[in-house]
Amino acid sequence: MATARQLRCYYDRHLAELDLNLSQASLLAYVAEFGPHTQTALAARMDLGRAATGTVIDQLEARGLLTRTPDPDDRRVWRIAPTPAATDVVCRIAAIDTVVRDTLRAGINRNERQELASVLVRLQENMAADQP
Amino acid sequence: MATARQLRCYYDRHLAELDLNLSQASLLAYVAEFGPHTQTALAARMDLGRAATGTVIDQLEARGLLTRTPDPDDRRVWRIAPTPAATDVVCRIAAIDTVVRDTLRAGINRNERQELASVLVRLQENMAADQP
DNA sequence: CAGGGTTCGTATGGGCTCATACAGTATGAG
DNA sequence: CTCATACTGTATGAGCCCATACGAACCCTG
Repeated sequence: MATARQLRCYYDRHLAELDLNLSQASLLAYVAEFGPHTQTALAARMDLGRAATGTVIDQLEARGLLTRTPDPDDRRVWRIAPTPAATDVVCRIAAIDTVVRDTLRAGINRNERQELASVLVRLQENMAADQP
Repeated sequence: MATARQLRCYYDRHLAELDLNLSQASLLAYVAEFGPHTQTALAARMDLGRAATGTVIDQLEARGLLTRTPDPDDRRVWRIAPTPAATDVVCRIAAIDTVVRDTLRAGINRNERQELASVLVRLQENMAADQP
């Protein structure tokens, strides 16, 4: 958990030059890569509550990086899409992500990374299996 | 990071029967095991800011589990010590911790756990080495 | 003794997230 | 069609944490 906290701070620090935090950057990058989604879909994808997702979208929309467009088929729903202004930011996010990942990978080989992921998944499964 | 979040929630859920969260339980258990400390020392040990540590101690003190005693040698400092009432709670915390750890360890052998810890430490080192 | 610099605990304001409750909308059974 | 149910996004209140700033107390140097 300490490592996770450091990780979040580390990403946040590197993203600070874009005035974004990790949640904002992740959501923006996801929308830019996979196209328009509803807020609920994004919330599920980002492991975030719907309310928190709405807040993140508010912030990105206020900065002109995202647009809310009414869904033609469902009037409850917004379709969240990136603006043209977002493409540059998304590129810079990707660049930062690449650098950060490379830094983190130092001294850790592919096999160890896979094993790490595997163990973490098993931990999650153990927790999920215990209390539904 | 998702695993860490789940872990915190998982511990919190198990500690809910004691009306404690993970920070409170950790701090209380630490003080109970290693005796009186200053708030700053506890903050460093718990990976928590001094202000947050003060809040946690406030809560535990209000429930009669901890006492603040003036330090005879340094009038700025409180000495944080467990009360007699805390011993029972500490035992129950330890019991919960044992159960949780056992649950989590299912399907993960000793070697894998050590490897996990090793990789996480290396990740932390990589982050620490990058930006002092 | 000063005097400045440091450290302690606390107060304050802010950020991020959640849980809950709500109004508007969609959907399916009758 | 009608109504109950489910779902969407939002508002609100709460919890937990941080960063900063502050007064009080300490320590070191001269």
